[in-house]
Amino acid sequence: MKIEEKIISAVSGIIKRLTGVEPEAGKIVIQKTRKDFRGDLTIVVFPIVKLLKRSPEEVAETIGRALVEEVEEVEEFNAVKGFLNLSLTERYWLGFLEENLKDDKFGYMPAKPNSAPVVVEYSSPNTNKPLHLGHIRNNLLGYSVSRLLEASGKSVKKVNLVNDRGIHICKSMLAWIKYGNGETPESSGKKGDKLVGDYYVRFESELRRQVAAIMESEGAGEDEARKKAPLMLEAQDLLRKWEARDGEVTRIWKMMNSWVYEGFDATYKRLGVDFDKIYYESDTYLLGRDIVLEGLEKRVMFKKEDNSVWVDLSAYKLDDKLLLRSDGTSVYMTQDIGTAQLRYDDFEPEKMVYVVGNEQNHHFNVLRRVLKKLGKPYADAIYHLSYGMVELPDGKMKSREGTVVDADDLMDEMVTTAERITGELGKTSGFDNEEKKWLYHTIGLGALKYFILKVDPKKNMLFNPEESVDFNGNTGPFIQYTYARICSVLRKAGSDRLDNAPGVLKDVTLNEKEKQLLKSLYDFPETLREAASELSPARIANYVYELAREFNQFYHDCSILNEPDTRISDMRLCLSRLTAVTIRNAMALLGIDVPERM
RNA sequence: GGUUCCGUAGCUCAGCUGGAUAGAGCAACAGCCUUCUAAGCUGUGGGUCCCAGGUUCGAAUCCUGGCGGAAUCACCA
Repeated sequence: MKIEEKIISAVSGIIKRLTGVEPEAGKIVIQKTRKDFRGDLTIVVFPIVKLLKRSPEEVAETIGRALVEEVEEVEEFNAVKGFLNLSLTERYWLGFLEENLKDDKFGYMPAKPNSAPVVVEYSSPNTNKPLHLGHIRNNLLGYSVSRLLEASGKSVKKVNLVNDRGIHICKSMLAWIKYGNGETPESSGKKGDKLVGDYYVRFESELRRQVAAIMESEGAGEDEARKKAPLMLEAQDLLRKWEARDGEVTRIWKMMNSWVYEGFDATYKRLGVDFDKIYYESDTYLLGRDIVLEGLEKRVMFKKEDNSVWVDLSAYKLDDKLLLRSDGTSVYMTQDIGTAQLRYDDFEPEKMVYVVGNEQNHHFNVLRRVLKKLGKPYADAIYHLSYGMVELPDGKMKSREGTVVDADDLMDEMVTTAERITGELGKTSGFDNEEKKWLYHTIGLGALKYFILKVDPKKNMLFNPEESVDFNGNTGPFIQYTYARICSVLRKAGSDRLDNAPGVLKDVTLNEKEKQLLKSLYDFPETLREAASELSPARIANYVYELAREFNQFYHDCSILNEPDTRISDMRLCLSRLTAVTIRNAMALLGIDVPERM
């Protein structure tokens, strides 16, 4: 039993003894003692003052005295106003340190066997454009949330849903056919996703030219001109051919998609994310259509005169939603219905997490309602992890204005910055080229990941390029640096000494800094539990930053290896070691590596 | 207009299911390397927690109403 629970139940017993009534659950509030007061845990007595019919001071005094008597871990208490501060024994704290010292997975819960998995969908790119900063937030969140769930004992399936069909794909195909002269990634040396993206841009610019010409010559409006533009008509024609499985069109589609996937894979690999299964919209939209038609038969959906199929959501104060166009083709929602079904069939998950931007809140509301109306058992298992947009100092990213921050370019810049700063500090003597390369990558990506993940997912965030390459203060490299520092000390101590060090923990005392650090370490498992239940990597990021700060203060104030009293020195080694493990484990939850030297 | 989310120091962000005097980083200024990695540590200044009511012993946190910002309400995805 955790000490907090033990104390709560003891307090509950004390109150029952005094009043004859057991206090209701939740009445007894226990929390960490604020740093400026003496003590480790604090019981807020206000909620129970009424039960005892005495002043807060008297209640605190009475309960405090009884707790010292009854709970062996409680050593002493002090009461300030309505707050009962309890100090736990040194033995308790040192016991905690000793128990967890050998645990490489400190903080992680063991996997629960045979439990239904959680499916986490993230990334979900379109195959006509390279990945950008917005995708980076998505990928980092999805990956980290998966790690978080795994570390809390769940089995997790990471899935990616690739949007590989539709008119936008046809646009880049068409441009390539018309203007490409057979260009390939090999012939041009371009990354596959970039090459295809270039043709999408080319399509748009050619189209704009045609639209302008039509508006000029016919005096048409822009919308009308777009519909009439030959390129647009050709693209639609291509889409029809694709849906009819035209041989040549399918061949080009497959070829261009394979280029894109090669490019994406390179980006994913560098970003350090991966998937257990990849779904393709081209495989799921037909299933979605079948489900909708089935719903039509069951009269859950209805058909309009023009043959389009809709669902009535007025009961939920939502507008009617189109599910099949009048020509029988599918829309995004239809496809997502199919994907949800497929995913359920594949994994029978307890929960399906969708990491998708908050611009699609409405979409997921509707999806859940539609599935519910269809009587799908997994409707309530759907959870939309809705995250905010990434904005730049001068506003939003707009592809038209060329303000989109490309994922590959951004990673390049972070790594280059890491190399520059590392070079300035001159700490890589003895590193070979391979090690240097790994270090720059680790620091650069660490900075980027931490910068993005430390912000509460649901909030919009500002990506300031200048701040993102600052490696001081509340940053990934600061935490990595703290880890490297500890490793340096542990290396100097040597493994023999580390193995024997825990032997002293029975008879040493802790100073304030040591105890503060130990208490921070104690918080990790609980923080992880909360972060997992809230699906919030930010909780971990903020925790590990706090821990690193705590360690640096300790490191500054307390000499570890130069401490003359070897028992104290050994105890500090133990503290340092558990801190290193905790930093490493916490950072791993964010998908961030930690270097042993930097 | 309807719905949802956000509003905390000059800037970027924390603040856990309501709890003690609201915290970090950046930026500014002042200190600390002959001693375990100074990507560090310490100090100073900086706040009507958007506003107004309400609930409560207690509200940045919960409720209501404003104000400001964002997203969304497509036979786009």
